[in-house]
Amino acid sequence: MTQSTEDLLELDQQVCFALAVASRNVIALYRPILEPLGLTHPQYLVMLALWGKAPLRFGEVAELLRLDPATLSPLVKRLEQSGLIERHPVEGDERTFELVPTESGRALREQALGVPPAVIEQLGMPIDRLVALRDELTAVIDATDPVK
Amino acid sequence: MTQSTEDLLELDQQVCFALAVASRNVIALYRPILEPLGLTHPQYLVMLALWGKAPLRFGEVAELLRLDPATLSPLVKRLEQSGLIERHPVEGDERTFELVPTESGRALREQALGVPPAVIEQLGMPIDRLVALRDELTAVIDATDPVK
DNA sequence: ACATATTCGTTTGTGCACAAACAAGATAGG
DNA sequence: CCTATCTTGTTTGTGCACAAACGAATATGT
Repeated sequence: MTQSTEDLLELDQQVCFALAVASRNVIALYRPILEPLGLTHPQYLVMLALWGKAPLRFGEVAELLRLDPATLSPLVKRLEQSGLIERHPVEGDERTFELVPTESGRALREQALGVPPAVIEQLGMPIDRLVALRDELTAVIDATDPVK
Repeated sequence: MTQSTEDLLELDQQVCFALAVASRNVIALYRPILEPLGLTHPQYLVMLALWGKAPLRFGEVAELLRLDPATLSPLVKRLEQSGLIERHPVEGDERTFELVPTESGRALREQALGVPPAVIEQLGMPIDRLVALRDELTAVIDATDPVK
């Protein structure tokens, strides 16, 4: 099946625009659900990482979440200020530090358990659609990841 | 095939995170390509809209690109300041205005023709993958679009 | 040991996303 | 009319994304 150059250009526009809109829309879906927890979506991702495994170094969190250190730095500061995490020195390297949830940070996990089901319900998409989407997104990320 | 609740929750995380990362990565792909044109990606989308059909009212552009007026307002101001577009009054409604590319805005279109092929090439993904992705993204947008 | 280079996080500046409050023009009801 | 309501874009404030410059600590090479 032959495909004209115009088709490709058109498709390209649609894919990139659709990607941006879908991303914003889904994050907007999280917003009212995360609001009672006092978290933004990026902050929620950091807490998820630390609930899964702590301590993590600053740089490890940045790499896991594909966040620029310049973005993560003030974000961490806000989570500290909210009393959800704290930083501890790393033995033998004064440049970096480890992050761990505080007591109230760990307590917040209980509330956070309700987040994913709420999002899934709001999305209302069949599971196979989500699986297909994840696979395509993974391909895009592999094709574009600046990390190698 | 049975699917546990944990799987669903896990999948949710993966989809939303992958969506955010893929969106940022693809926009980052555009960045060096758009840089010679002096455009950011959202600005490029506005120019695309106006190259396709002008004049367009402020509100029409906002709706087309799914941009909040509060986001579009300063963005338009920057495009005016770059001399790429200008606003014209609308007969019979003093609240709004129309946007049209200036002469140099129209001239920029020639350079912009090279953008999509460059992006496609950098992406290096087979077309059927892109088609599948677009279809899945469309489903997500339909499921989440706040505009009904 | 010491100079050089690299790693690591922070700071500053610009632009985008979004909520909330706002202001001015248009519309509808009485 | 003329007042209340709705539309439309702007402004302000917060947070995120990213580039560039920076400073401090560590690693490397000789």
